[in-house]
Amino acid sequence: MKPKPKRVATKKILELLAEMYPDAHCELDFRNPFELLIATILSAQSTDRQVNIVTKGLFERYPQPENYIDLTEEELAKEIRGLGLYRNKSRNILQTCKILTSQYGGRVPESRAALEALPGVGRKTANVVLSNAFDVPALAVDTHVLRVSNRLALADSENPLEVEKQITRRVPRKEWTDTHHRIIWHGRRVCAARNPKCEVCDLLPYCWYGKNHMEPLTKSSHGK
DNA sequence: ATCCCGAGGG
DNA sequence: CCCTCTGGAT
Repeated sequence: MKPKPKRVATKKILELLAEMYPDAHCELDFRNPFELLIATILSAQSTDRQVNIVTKGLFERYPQPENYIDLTEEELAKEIRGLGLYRNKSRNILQTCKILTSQYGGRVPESRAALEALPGVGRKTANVVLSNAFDVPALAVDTHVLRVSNRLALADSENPLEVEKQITRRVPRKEWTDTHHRIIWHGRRVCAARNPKCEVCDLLPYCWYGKNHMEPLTKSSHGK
């Protein structure tokens, strides 16, 4: 027997998120689909802040896929050394740029299948590019969305694809992209992985995790 | 399941 | 010190 799904005030949570973060948007710096693709590949296990520092110089020197294909892995790695996983990312970006140049005329393809076939591009990165560069509704599930949606009980899974299905099932298609950004903003500003600021969170009355997280604190501070 | 992996924060 | 950051490939 599966446990009964928790009853969640989905609509209320989504309304509050929209009020709390009316200007939520992608915080990676980019000027075109190619730059967004590279920035998103670079963003794995790295802060957007650090990615923006690295891409500022990178895109100045190498604005197009054609500018990368003659670089060695070591040369590109040196450009992105300020980021974690830089060797994998260097190899993947070089391969991706070669494919973009040889198969797509230096353009970023707009189909999910073509994007996910690029080295270093999985479902999350494809969703980010589709939604932010091509206005295709998509809900990318990254570390923030995974954590926050589970805490709010908007989802109940540690599997990103499963979480994506659960959230998109609850949210109108036109709201997918904005919802993605609002959840990320909330994850960064309030619902942090380590020290979530439940005490100042407007979602606390509707948050499954927050209620169970705050209680031990209030008990111990009262309890002696 | 494991590897990759620097910078920033607590 | 340890944990986390818009993951993906093997």
